[in-house]
Amino acid sequence: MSTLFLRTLREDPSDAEVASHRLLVRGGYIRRAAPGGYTWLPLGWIVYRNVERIVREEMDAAGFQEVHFPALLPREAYEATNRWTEYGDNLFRLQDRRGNDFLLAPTHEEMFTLLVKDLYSSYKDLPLHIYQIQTKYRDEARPRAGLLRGREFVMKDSYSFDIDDDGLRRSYEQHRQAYIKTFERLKLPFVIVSAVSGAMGGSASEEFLAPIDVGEDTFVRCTTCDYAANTEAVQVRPPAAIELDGLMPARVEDTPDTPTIQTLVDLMNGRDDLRHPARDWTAADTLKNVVVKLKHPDGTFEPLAIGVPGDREVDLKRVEAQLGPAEVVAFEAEDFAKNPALVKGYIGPGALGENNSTGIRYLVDPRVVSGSAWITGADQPGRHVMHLTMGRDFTPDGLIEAAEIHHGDPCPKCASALQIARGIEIGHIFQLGRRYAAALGLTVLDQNGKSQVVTMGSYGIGVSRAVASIAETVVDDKGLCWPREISPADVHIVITGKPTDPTFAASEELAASLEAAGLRILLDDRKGVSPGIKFNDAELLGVPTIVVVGKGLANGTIEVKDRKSGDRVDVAVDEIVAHLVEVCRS
RNA sequence: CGGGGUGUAGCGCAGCUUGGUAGCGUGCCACGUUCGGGACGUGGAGGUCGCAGGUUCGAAUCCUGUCACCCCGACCA
Repeated sequence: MSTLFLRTLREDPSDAEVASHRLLVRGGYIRRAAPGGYTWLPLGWIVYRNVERIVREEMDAAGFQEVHFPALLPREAYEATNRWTEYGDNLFRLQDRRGNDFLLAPTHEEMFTLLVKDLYSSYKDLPLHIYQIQTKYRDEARPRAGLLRGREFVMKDSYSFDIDDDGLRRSYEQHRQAYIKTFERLKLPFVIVSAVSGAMGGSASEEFLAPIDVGEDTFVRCTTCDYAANTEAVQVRPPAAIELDGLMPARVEDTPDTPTIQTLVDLMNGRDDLRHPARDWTAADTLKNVVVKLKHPDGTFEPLAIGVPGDREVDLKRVEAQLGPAEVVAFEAEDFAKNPALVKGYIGPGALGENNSTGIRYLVDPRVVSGSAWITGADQPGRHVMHLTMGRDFTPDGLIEAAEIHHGDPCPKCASALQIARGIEIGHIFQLGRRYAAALGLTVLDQNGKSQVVTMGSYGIGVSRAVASIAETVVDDKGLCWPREISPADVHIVITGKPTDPTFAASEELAASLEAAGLRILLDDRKGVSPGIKFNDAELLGVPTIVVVGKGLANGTIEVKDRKSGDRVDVAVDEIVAHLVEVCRS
């Protein structure tokens, strides 16, 4: 370490909030170089390459073949799939000296598809699995949390090519298994959740989430069965439809000063003419209607109304996940001004839907089933309508999973309670289907000599993000604690005593012997650095085994300390090499 | 996109209200002492005060713009 390009920091960097970011910077693993861009320092680069190596080995072991594309790509290919537009502001665009458009690739579906089209034309060549480990660029609105969300990051992306749907399912399953092995080897805890496909398109997709609170994804897990899903992808269980015969007729009531659900419920429970015959009204008896605007990739706006039970908020991420690539933006005062039929605070189904006065598309939560009756806005200030019944008094234009998911909501599969947690997306696997192959004309001849569009899968692992995710899972109050296969070294040797003490010579000899035995050594041979600093740095850096050569040497012993447990043992000098080899192997 | 906060030496910060030779701690360099849990003494190096304009005899400080970072919010009927 006396010559290692490393400087640890005594204090936390002020711009780092999350543990991995703080400790990777403090430990001299990374330095911020640009908004959302980080430089890897020697120890960090060793860690990074260890993670990359594991990913590569697992991909190779699964029989996938590695290729490598440029990150700088011409606009053309992305035009064919419309992603030049759909990717929106997140795409880094640039021009060459002649004014031709280029982009820094956020992912490489198009290029892989074109490459296969270039070389293959027969079903006999399929299935094919190819991958690359590449730097990706996404112009994130808000890079954050160090390596967890950068604008430049490394992703392993694979693509599978099959002649038919069964083949795609097999390829998908192969990747899924390879990912399970990869994350197990990386010692990253993960949950596989159902997901939505977003800008990537395609049908089935699952995410690998590391369950960590600083993660940006929210997912649900069933407390009883194996159901798990990103909240964006949860499909609620709708109640059974109710017979329309004999239901109360709708009636409009004056409900002055009830701009919110709570004031409305309170007013109705407090008035004899409005009270529920058997119980109190609750927010869940109301239907609230939220108006938003969809911003389409071509820049046009479309108003959209969403109806959800009044005890739930609209979860914009869920809405966006289903309506992508359109973005959801706020419906503003000027939009209300343009639509006088929308009475803020008292919007009801009467004004909504394509057959009604505003013509605004109206989608409702699946809980709004035929025959369900609601208290909702009457489209006049200070008035609400009760017993407004779905399928009799109003008909929306469709359903949407828009309501936020609550802790304890019923599992769609088994109806037990769901629990909500946060996670970091470390992998995502998609059955893309034929979207890209069709757009780019990737076809092969089948057994009958007929041209068939190839079906594809795409599969990603965030390699640089995995480094940060692993760091997140191994921190304690002293610093990091790497899994051995990822650690920058197997053994961190701390020398105490004066530079002239025998501890120095003995340590160098020990380091040489251990290296000869195949172990990776980090030797803290800094002179004139006090022992306290060396101990603290060793704990900060997080090499799994710390060896202290010091006082004990006079009695023929060397201390071996396990970074994670803190357990220490004194080992005789003549047994130390064998002991450490044993420790590092197990 | 909106609101708030911050930007001064590698790192953590003060100075700004009330304009007048840029400071503290830590880290770094030299020498000496110390040497198992962030030692001590003496002497030193290191900063276009985020950037660009403006006001002024004079700007880290006042004004305008801009960039970056951190936090919160984004529809609440």
